[in-house]
Amino acid sequence: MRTVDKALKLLDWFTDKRSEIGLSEMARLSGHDKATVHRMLTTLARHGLLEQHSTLKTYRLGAGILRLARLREACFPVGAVVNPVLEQLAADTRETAHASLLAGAQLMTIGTAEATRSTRVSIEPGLILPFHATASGIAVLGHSPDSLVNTVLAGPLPRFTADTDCDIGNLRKRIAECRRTGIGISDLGYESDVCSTAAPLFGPDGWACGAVTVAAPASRMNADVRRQITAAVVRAAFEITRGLGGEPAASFKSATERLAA
Amino acid sequence: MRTVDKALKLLDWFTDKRSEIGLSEMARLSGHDKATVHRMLTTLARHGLLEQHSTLKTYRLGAGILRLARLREACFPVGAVVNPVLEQLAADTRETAHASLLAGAQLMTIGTAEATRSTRVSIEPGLILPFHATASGIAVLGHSPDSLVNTVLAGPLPRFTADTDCDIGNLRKRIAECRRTGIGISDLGYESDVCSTAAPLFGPDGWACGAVTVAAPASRMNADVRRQITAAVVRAAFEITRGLGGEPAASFKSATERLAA
DNA sequence: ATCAATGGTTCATTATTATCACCATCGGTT
DNA sequence: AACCGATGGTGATAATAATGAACCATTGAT
Repeated sequence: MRTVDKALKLLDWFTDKRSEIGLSEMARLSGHDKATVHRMLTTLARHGLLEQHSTLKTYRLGAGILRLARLREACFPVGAVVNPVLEQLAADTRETAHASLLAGAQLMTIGTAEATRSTRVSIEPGLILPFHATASGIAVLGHSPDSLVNTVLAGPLPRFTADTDCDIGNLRKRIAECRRTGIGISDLGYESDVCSTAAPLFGPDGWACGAVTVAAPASRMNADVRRQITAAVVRAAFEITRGLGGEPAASFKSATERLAA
Repeated sequence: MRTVDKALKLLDWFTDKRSEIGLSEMARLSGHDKATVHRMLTTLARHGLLEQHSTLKTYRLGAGILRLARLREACFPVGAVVNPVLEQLAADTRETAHASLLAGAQLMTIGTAEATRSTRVSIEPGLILPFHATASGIAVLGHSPDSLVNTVLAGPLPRFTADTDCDIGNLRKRIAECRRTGIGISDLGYESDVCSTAAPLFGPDGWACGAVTVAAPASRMNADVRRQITAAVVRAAFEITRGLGGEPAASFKSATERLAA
């Protein structure tokens, strides 16, 4: 299904910064021929995943996506579960909280609650999180089957900041550490001023299906704050996992026993 | 792009009633070979549009859809515009209100606000509305280019109730009528107990990009109620169109001048 | 134990898709 | 005004990808 792959990859070129893309631009971005891209774009538009601006002729994400999202939310209301907890978490920690779910082998941000303070971490909407460079990613990998860990570590591990950990050996150690402590930590690894603390969300099978994370400016982070945030994040993770009908792994339960109290 | 088409059509088999679909069932529904369907399902899952239940092996709509929806909402916040107006509309009319957007040549429900009364019309989440049988569809066609009208009338016009209007000549008359009055009406045409009143939403190009509709139980409908609902729906349509940065067609403005007051 | 489901995989056959060249249009420059 | 370099879009052929019958492994009911 390589053509479907190629077509769906086009969707990932849309970001909040680049929300409208023309035919030629998309051909350049994706590296495919203009004619090929045109066929793929019109096909995606026919199904409502994209729509074309009637005058500019540019393409953007379409209304069909909203339909599918509403349908999914009606069947599996994760937003209804996640968002209130995130709001509470952000209020408790006074820092920005976000949640992400595992989709395929990608970690997708599906909820955010920004802190109300004047300086705070801001999350780009719809961001796909790199496993190796984020607390969320480590938290998920620490509670995922080896197959996923190996898949991720076999892939590219791009550098985002001077502190990004791109070494496979190091990453394996940090994932093992996460298995022991339950939580995932990434300081300055994705954005140079951000310290993040994450706890895994679990599906019914006891494997991680996502993570909930608090991201704080590095200037405010210290051991005391870390402890408070960790406890709050763990509580939030248990609450969301319960709300989604998931089953926390035994190792996570025991590792965080004293924290969640 | 027939393969992409086929793959994306699989998404439309998911409804709130049938939210999890197995491989064989999907092969039966779609009429394709099991091997083909398997390849398409795994491809869709790889991109997060679907996800597979780890034990049941069934497929459901995936978290990637939520990501895309959040991204679209961040760039073009239609939900933020539509939902408050729908809530107000439902409160004003004491009946269920819903909004839909044109995506490709399909009309997709992207917002609902149910009435609070004990008997009320309930809207199936993520429903794709048939143009010929719904007030929303007529309202959109009445303010769309002939090309769309012809496309729709050339397609299948399935019967939903005894009162469904499936005659092309009749439908053309009703579309012309809608062009004159501005609003779309469909009584008992889609569900046998529901009377709907719709007004078009406009894009920046002056063509309809969707509709806002109030659906009431037939038992409560009469000329007086129709007048009140019509006025409220027209007001709501103007408000949403303005909020989306659209430009109402001159014909719609003049036709509804006295109503919107 | 058997039967009929299920999910999943393989490989030769077959149909689709990619590419290049091309056209029409737009906006700014010379 | 002619020109240039963009843009979006299209058609025919060469190259590639998708299809589907037969296959296996499991599961659950009879």
